Amino acid sequence: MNIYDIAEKAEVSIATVSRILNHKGNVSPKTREKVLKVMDEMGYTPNAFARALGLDSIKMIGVMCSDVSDIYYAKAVSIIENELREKGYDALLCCTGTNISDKKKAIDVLLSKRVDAIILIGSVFQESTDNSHIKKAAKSIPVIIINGEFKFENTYSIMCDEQKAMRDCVLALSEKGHKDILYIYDSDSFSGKRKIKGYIEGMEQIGTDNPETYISKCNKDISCAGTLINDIIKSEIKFSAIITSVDTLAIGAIKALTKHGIKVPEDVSVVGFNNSILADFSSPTITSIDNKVDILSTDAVRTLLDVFENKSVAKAKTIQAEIIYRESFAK
Amino acid sequence: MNIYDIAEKAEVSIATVSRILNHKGNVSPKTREKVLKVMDEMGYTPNAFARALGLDSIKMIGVMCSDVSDIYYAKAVSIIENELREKGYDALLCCTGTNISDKKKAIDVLLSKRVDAIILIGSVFQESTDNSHIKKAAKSIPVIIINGEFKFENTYSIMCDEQKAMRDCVLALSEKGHKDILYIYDSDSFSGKRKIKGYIEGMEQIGTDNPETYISKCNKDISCAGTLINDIIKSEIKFSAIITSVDTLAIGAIKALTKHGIKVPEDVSVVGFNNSILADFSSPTITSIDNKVDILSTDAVRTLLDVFENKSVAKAKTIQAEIIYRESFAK
DNA sequence: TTGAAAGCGCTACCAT
DNA sequence: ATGGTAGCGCTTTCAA
Repeated sequence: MNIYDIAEKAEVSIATVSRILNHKGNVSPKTREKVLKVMDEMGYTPNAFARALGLDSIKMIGVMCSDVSDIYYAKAVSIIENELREKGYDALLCCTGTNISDKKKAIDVLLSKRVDAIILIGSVFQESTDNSHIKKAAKSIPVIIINGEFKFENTYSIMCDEQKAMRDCVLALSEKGHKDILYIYDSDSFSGKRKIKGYIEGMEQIGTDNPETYISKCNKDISCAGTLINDIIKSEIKFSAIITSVDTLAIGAIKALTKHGIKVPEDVSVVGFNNSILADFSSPTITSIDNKVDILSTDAVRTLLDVFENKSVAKAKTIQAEIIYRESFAK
Repeated sequence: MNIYDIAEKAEVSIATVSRILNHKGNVSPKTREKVLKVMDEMGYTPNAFARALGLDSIKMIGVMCSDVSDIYYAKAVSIIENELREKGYDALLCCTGTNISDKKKAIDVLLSKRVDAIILIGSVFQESTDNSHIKKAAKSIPVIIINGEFKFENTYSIMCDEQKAMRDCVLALSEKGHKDILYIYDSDSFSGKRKIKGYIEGMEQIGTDNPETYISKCNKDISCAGTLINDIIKSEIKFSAIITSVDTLAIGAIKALTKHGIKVPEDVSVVGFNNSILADFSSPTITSIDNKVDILSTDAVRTLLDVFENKSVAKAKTIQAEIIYRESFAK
């Protein structure tokens, strides 16, 4: 069923039907009523892509993340989707994984679907070498990245200063007398590297000689943090605090420590990252660095809308993180 | 830039360009090369909705859930999105909340965007009274619901027998000597009601007189389960086991019990629901009823594709849950 | 206030 | 193997 069917039934032209559909003026109340009634009776729904073909906008934003089943990305997607919907936009979701060819493919799909913009969630979308696909996309539509930064025309970034956050965290631990602070991390992404950098800065600031020796890598798997901690304990490396790059690792670490009879926070303090719901679910609850996904996400959408309205918009924006204190490391 | 620009530059007709785009035969290797080169040089991306206008399919599926930030829905969305992408479909995500008018609005949006089908995740989309919007949608496209069931033409359902799962769980606890089994739940949705039904059946089967008195309602908030447990302990109601309708409640319950010096599982056994990652994160780890979102989600997509291909498809399908044993209730 | 018709980019059918 | 063209459903401009 289309606009022609409605026009015929209502005995008007398609132009009139279109006017009514788009709430334009110049239609008498009588005909409006008549047409609306027919639409209702026939259960008519306008065809968005026929419309989009002429208008070249379908009110749809491509939202990319590596994996929505990850609690952190899920939160970002949720906020972005809600914010967009409120403004009359839909979210076309692309979960790409971390493989670059899949990411490029996803960009092409979004481009062919003629989305009005693309929001990239997470620094995994900042490639260290080839960002040509981003540049290509930005030629036709604005591209916004959360926790990354592109130097292209028509790209925008909104990030959290995780480097400073990490440094501050080390200092906060140091103030409470901690010197031997382990860092366990899971990813070498753009964001991952900045966290490490902040950690090293902090450790150097408190006078540690070889901060690198305190760093270990893990995958996000909870058991991995456990085995890692086991190894460290066996190796008799001294430590009184642990920082992790995500809350899940903190949970794994705490579990392992507890099994060895090491008490958190009495014997060892633990600080996680992301301030996810997991921090509250753990026993003890986890002190965690909040990198403010909610603000980042909300702001990304807001920035986008400003770009649509041709308002002047900062190309890059940085906000501050905050340590949320819980049981695993008291203030 | 469009197919005409490409045709002009490559000095062929648009028909030829279209053929190449769609991998149809009858194009000489030479011209194909030539045209592909032009496309590449100009960074051409075909316009999906112009194409959709003729084909009446934009290879896009509406995926609805009440809230992707919920770990359970996030997992379902993740699986569905991946499965769809693999088959060349995109997912248009709608997080509607539980308000019926918002759900109806979302359906209208999806309909106007002419998605090829709609997948509803969760029994929150099964209204107890008015499902007219579902019926309307199913008139033009297939509608699939996970954990619900509609009786309309062109609707399909795939669900987990949570009622039986709950009954079996009560019986399993009973076999280990538990008689006083509390049930704490969070939602009166279609699925929520079936869980309660199963619980009551189980309790009656093991000879409990007034199973209803063992049931308490909570919101999903972790602290709610805590205060509830506190109240129950104060009231001196006797119990040796707790079943909860979601894992989060189980975590809340365990925390509260632990604070009162009640040990899990030595003093009280606890069983959660969903078998989410939270079950592993908790201390002790939580025995949980796995209602197989992964299978449900995968199957939903598979069903859809079968419908698209006009294969004969079961209108309703039920799969069995499974109790995954962990520390909070040993086998 | 209303209607007629062009044009949006593409596919598919019919010719050549 | 290639080209011409109608038609998909809608918006918008121009006329009436």
